Amino acid sequence: MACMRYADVAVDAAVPHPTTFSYKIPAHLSVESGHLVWVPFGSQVLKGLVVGLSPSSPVAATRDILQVVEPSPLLGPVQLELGRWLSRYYRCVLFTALSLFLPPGFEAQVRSRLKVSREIDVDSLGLKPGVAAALEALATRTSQPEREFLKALGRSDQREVNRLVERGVVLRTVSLPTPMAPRYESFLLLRDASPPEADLDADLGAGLGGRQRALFSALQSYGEPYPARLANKEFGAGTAQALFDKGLVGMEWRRTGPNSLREEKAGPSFGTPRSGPTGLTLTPEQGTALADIELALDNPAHEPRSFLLHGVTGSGKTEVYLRAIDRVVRHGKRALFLVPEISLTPQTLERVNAWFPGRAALLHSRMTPRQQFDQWWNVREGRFDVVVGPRSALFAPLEDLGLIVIDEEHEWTYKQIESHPFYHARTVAMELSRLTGAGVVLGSATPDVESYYDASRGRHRLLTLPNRVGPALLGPVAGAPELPGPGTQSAAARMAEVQVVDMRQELREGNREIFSRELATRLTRCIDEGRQAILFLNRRGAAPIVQCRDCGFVETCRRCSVSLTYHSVLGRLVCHQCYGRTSMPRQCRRCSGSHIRHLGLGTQRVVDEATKLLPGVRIDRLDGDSTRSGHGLELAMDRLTRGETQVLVGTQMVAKGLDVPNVSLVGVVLADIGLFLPDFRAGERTFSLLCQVAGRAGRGGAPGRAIIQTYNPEHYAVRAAGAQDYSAVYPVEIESRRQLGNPPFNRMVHLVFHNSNRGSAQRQAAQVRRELDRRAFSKGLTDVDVSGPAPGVPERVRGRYRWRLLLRGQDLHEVLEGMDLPAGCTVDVDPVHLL
DNA sequence: AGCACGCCGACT
DNA sequence: GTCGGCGTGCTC
Repeated sequence: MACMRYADVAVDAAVPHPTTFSYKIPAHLSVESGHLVWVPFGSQVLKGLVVGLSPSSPVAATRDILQVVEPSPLLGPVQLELGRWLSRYYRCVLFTALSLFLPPGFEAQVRSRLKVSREIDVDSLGLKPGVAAALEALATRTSQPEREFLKALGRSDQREVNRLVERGVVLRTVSLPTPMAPRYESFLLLRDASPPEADLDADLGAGLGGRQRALFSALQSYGEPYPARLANKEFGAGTAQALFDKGLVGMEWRRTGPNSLREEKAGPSFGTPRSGPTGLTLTPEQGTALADIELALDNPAHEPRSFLLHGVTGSGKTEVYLRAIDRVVRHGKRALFLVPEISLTPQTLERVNAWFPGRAALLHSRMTPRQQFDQWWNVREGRFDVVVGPRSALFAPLEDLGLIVIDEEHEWTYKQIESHPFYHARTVAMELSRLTGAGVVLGSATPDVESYYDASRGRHRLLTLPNRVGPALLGPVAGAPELPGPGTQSAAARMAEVQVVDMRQELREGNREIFSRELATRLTRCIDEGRQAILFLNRRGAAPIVQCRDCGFVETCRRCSVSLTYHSVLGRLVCHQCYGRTSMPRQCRRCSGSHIRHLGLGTQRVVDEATKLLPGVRIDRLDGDSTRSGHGLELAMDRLTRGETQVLVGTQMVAKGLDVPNVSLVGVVLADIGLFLPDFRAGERTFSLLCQVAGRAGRGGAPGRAIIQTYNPEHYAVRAAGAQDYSAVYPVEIESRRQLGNPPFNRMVHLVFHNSNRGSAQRQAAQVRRELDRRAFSKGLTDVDVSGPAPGVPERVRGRYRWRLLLRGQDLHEVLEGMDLPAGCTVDVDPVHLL
């Protein structure tokens, strides 16, 4: 390798997405692919990831790599390959894609400090007053971080600072920060040569003090390396050292940090964890599903390597996952278990942990950076067989990957929407499977229509669990971390009864309240019986939809079948898919009624109405506003679990995590809000959400009831949800996708142009659109359809205007290839949210 | 992202 | 005449 004198480096800068830069490896550094390095880039010093080595450089002049950030390569060949794929597929800067794989704690930027170079006469330099003042302040101290000085300048004028540096008035010193380093701790361990406890007296007689004896027996019974810190605390300082000096025990330095999932949740504990495999008999369906998966796991050439496990709530999907993971682990491989949201899936975590005690690692964004960092290294050192986490767990440094499980695969949290790359965990998992040969199991009670379509086309093997299993197979009672006692009626043995209430009828019969008479009656009775209720309000993406209250009709786009939203600036209705506009109707197109209202309702309003209906009852509220800060979700869940809350009013979150046995009634205040989101996936989403919400009721022994209020009881998604029947929704949904040319029959790419200037954002979008049309035409791609530019909803977010383009077609990557987009343009490939 | 280069409006 | 606005293009 001596001839590899140049490194191909992906640099942490906003360069065109596939670009790498060639740097010379100085003789004193040892650099490999996957190393994180500091490199000079223009006038700055940036982080870069080495993606390849080469004996020569493609460019004449190269600069030297300055330093290796971490002595071992942080990325392996699979990661580099997957990162390259991510950058290509999601069109993001290569470094950004690769940085997904970096452990937390490596975000630090170069630190630069300034100081005044010599005795200076500030007044004589002819500076602007603000600069002069900042400089005076700088002169009074030894040095100051550049950022701070920049702030003191007022306008954050970097050029001003550089000018001062060039003139020699101030000196800049740059230091490369040391990244977070692993922490070590010493442990005591029994050695093979350590005598059995019984022989202690004989061997050493009086040589051993009482405290040393006690520590030694503690060690014997502990069974694994014992932290010396703990030994010294419990048995007195020096006890550990004394045992070591006598040669009775070994001592070893080990990296410390949060370890297994169990320790993470409960803190280190010395008890024996609850037993692993449940040893239960599978139902025939579970058995068949598992056998199919194992067939693929045992034979690397088996195709397809991915499975869609479609099983109703309580059909025992988790048991199948766990056994498949077990199989993989027995073959010496490792598994990833993805969950949509850690804090909403405590029961799943508990079961993984029970099966693989001490061998399952939890990756959680709520852990401190230090804990995340340590956990990353634990995983990398191969200390775990199973890694459980949200979508980002895909990037854990797991070797010998044999299986990826994606639980609740239809959940939209699997799509990253906050920052580039806007990846979907399912898509990435499939690519990772292609690279490593790992199997993939996607599981859901209400599969994503696109996954189901893929399965129907043979891309995944479809496995079905049509029946619920008996209580015994469900494992620990959800919501209660303890063991289910004998005879405990387990979670959701029975499905809740679902009832759809027609709100048009209520209106006709003179009830103008937000609660139907049925819901009001049931709610009162539920509380009287000492049970709890949840009122669910689907409010996500609250778009200004208008609906006829007489017949429930919502105006939709003729081209796209997407609900139209009211744009107050234009005073017209706009389609958010094709951006077509129509005037706001004065009367309903279907029934000629004139009760056309905005479709919208806040949780507070529901709380108020519930308070009126149930005076003196303790009502709690749980929505985005009340949980944005901190642990609001957990607190609200706790209050409900303890019975402090009698009625919980909430949005999305109440549909997912809550698992309280005493909740016997769930009311969906207005299903229409979700149904008519201006998104072609609205029907599918509402169905799956309503099914989940219904599943919240009656998880204890008592039969549960769910009441869905709607102005559109005949809508296919509502009817299917009422019957809890996926097969009633999929055919309708897929046919509509086919007719409208939506995914999975076409791909989509969403371009959003952000700019503080409204005109610029719009102009950029229009320019790019012209360029796209031109390219599609010249490449002969006749099926590419570009719509827009159209303003975002809302048009301005945090002072930045947003204008958008939506691309649809088969080969959108080809149209976009090699195109440079203006800065501030985000590219969302396979978008999940279109507002 | 930074930063330079470069080409047009309002100031000493 | 310059200072400085931000459009365009480059950074190994």
